Amino acid sequence: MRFIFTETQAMSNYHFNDIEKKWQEYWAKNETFKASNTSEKPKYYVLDMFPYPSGAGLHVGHPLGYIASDVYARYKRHKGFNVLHPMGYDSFGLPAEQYAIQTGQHPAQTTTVNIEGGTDKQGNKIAGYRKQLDQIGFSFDWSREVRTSDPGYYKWTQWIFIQLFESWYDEKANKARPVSELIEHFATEGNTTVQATCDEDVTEFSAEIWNAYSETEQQEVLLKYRLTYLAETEVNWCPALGTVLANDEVVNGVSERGGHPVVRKKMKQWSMRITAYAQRLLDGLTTIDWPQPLKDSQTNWIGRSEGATVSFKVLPSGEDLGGDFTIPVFTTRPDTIFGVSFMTLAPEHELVSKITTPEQKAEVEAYVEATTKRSERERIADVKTISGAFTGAYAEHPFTKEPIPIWIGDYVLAGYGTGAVMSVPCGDQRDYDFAKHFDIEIPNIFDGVDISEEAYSDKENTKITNSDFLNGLNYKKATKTAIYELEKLGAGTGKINYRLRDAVFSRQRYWGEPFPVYYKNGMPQMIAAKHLPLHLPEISEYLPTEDGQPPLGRAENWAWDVEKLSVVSCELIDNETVFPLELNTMPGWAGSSCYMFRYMDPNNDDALASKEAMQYWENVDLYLGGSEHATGHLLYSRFWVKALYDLGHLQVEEPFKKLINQGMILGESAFVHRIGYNILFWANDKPEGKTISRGAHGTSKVLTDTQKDALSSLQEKYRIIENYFFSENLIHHFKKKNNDNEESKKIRGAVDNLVFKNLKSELEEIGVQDKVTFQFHGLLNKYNFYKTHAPIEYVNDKNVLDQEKFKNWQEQYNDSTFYTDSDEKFYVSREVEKMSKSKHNVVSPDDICERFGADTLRLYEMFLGPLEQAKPWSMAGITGVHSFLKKLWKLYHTGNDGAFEVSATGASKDSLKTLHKTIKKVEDDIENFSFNTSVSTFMIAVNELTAQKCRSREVLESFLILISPYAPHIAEELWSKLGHSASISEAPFPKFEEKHVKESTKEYPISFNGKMRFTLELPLDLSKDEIETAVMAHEKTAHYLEGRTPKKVIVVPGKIVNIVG
RNA sequence: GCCUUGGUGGCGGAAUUGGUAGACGCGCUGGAUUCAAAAUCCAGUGACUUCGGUCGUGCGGGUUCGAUUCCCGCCCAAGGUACCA
Repeated sequence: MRFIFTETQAMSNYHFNDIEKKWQEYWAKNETFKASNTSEKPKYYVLDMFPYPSGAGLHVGHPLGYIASDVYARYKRHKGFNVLHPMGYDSFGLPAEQYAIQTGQHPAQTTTVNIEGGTDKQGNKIAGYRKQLDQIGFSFDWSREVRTSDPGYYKWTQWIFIQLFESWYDEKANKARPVSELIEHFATEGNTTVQATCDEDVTEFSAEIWNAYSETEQQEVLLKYRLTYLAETEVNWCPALGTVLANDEVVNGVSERGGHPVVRKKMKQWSMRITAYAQRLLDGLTTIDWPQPLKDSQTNWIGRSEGATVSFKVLPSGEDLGGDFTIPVFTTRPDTIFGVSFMTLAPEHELVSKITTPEQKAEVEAYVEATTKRSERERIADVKTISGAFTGAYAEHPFTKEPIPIWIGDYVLAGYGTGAVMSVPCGDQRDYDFAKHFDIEIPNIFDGVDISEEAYSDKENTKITNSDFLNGLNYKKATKTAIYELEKLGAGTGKINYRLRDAVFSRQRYWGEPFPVYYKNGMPQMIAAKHLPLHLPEISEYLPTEDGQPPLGRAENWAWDVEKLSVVSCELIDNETVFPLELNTMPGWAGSSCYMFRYMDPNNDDALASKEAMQYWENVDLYLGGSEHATGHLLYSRFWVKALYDLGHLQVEEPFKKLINQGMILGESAFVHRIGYNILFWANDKPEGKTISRGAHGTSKVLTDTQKDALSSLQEKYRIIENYFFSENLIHHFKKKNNDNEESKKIRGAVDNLVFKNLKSELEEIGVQDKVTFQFHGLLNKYNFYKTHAPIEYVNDKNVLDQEKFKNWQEQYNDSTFYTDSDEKFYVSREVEKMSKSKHNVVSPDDICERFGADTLRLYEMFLGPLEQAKPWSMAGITGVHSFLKKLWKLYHTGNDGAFEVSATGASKDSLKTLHKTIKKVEDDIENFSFNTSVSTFMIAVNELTAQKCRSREVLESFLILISPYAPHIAEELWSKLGHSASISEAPFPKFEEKHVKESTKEYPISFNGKMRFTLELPLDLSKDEIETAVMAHEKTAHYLEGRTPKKVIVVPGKIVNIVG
């Protein structure tokens, strides 16, 4: 009996592992989701931002967007669209390179393992992205997979680079054009009639001059026009690491890794002339359906401002100064020109060294030196520290001819505008603060405004005074007049300025696309497109060379032979027929800027994608990804697409029609806590309070240098007491102001005794027990608190740490002592952070699929909350979603012993109402990307259908299609049990019919002064007056009125009744 | 600093146009079933309460018959800030 019982149980159970495996294999075998480039159906292109395949594998945060886009893609298939839903890998990147530096493994190898799975050299088993993605049941068309590090792919990245190199931006035609046309123009007319976006320093030349130039000279000039060009740009240079660092790799002026000094340094690098597209990038935003915040951040990034450039002549002063210099500045407030009382140059400004007077030289040089140590972000963010130096030089005011002192200050950045500002302290707060700090005059040019406390930056109510011909004018008129007068003087002109800077395109890294570039006489030459791809060369080590060249400097075969048309050994370089190749590689965004077109025709060897494929798929209809890409990938991609569109290679001008941001899933990190002690020593021959500082700088005569050093290291030793861990609760109580409690005593007992006991003998060992005094009491500020990440897999959901596992985790923790709470348990503290390997808070989707199934994971990730919002991951609640699926399964298994059963007889009215209510809600939700509420709707529907004992095939079949985008495996299984032989994936979406959900009555909430007191069911077709009469006649109304006469009765038919009075 | 987003029970969240705050799920409490456990099912669950009510959507104001929703001023957290992707 018992045996039979369990057997039938098993029959009726929801065996998600088997079902999911079965359907994943079915989809792969039948190529269910393979998209065709020709179809009668309307097309729909759904794209996810492709992942970087890291060694840590997929965590639960990654699939969030993929699940959402998959739900949408599957929904669109039900709606009759030919859906393109591809996936690939952004497989060039820094992590693989850093891993290569540490372990010597080739990044290509680790990348392949990360994607395809396997075992790395360290013996770590890696599941691989592909397998992880597959088990979630995505409807990707894997036949179109791309990898940016695949030579067959980066051939096209290199090809695009060449297209950009071979073009320039014609401001008259407002589009990019081939450089060949520019050369023609130069040869016949020179450059005076060309309006191009180009370097600032191009000089005018005639056709004769151009034709007389040498080849190298001509190339040099052309480089100033090309859409990608070589230029000196500032970088964070770390001499010790021999490499350039990202801003966020620099912390307080030193490298995050290793703490080495970092300086700002100029380097010759490839740049992309994105500034040529500033206006079009701005204009294009109005044509695309993106979230407003994302558009805002691109708008701000481009930073259009209208104003004027003004040139200030530098006055001769001292002996050596010629006075031939002018300083151009850009200002958005030319109306305040008479308020200028000084000028400020960026410390890096090229004129600084030329105009500084001998007396000021030392101060200025010291300041410039100090500035190179601060990162750009620090300089902008830090508005509190005001610093600068006077150059000793003066400029001449264009109108008053008064001398204006020239200062340098690090709040002015070299890369913004012209790297110089005309400072108007009465109108700009930063200028105001600077002037106050250095005691510079603050002339007031605003009528009736008090500027004794702060600058006045309001434009609307401005009335200019003390400004000669601008007196009495408002902002608009004064601006116009000022520009007119400046132009008359030849000292300035009206200008639109963009904050957007050209994008640096070189990286001193190994694991990126090689440039298809070699150098002849120092001038870059492109390798012809037919010889691409130019393969990334093999190198022995992935570090920069000893003399500071990028890693490719180590390649033995990295020269271009123009006769053999192939890469040859560097030893053959003769600069006649064999030339050195470019040593930099391309940045991360190179490979991701046009990948959406490659998916359309991924195996095409002759083009990025065929014309037909591009014509059919056009651009991405729905793009899903994180908002962190707002000003990187999403801006660069738009720029490249516009440029390639201009050049006739693409048929669309915007890559992504609609974009949805998915929020990050955050991890719940666990922390264990340690305590350290600040012990203060002072020598007995020194006055109290003068401690022997760390580093043994003390001037004590009774101590030897060795003893001072020993004391210092002793201090260091107790600064953090290793291996003693305290339960979170203990620390919490200890940190309280009045910490005279049991928990605190426990801590004090442990730490003080430990230190005190050893300290005596340690002082004796050094031989200073009589020569120093140490301060040692329990003042809170004498303690240091440290927290360290503990792996979350060692912590249960009650925040209790498995002490044994933690001890065995790393050798340094083997001898750990744990101070537990009163319940003998050791608690960690929790904090919500980004999910990352280094924070040991990564949750992998693998075990969730194993334990609950992919359908549960999919539903649960959608159920967690709104897609766009960031949310912490928590396993609490997943059981609810899982048991929902079990209930769903049961709904179709109501036969004897849980056998599958549906009936052909008609559906009840209630069941039809439930179904159609659900169709409406789910359809609305999917269209609005509100997936979390859909899941709730499914739960309600299953609860209702179960209560109604619904067996109707009509209802149950339609319901399966509704849920199939969310939980495709269970839907397919039940669909086939219903007798269908084809996949559910293209079954038409059920049609909503109003008649099934129409209500005849409404449960009216009756409010008194806005507070709901009771509800009253009334027919929906009652008029306002009828409703009022019915409500006033109700016995409860009298009760709540307590004898008062209502002043007013508000009736909103179908909504609410509110009685006031 | 600047730009952007968010703040609702013990927790994740819902409330689509200003109209019943807390749907749905978790957790918790009680019960049924079971030798027992798991699973499942049923009921309850914002706080306070003199059981009449009162309070309640980060804080302080305002508009309105009515505000989580609109307006003004703050506080806090997260993301971005140009070489992480």
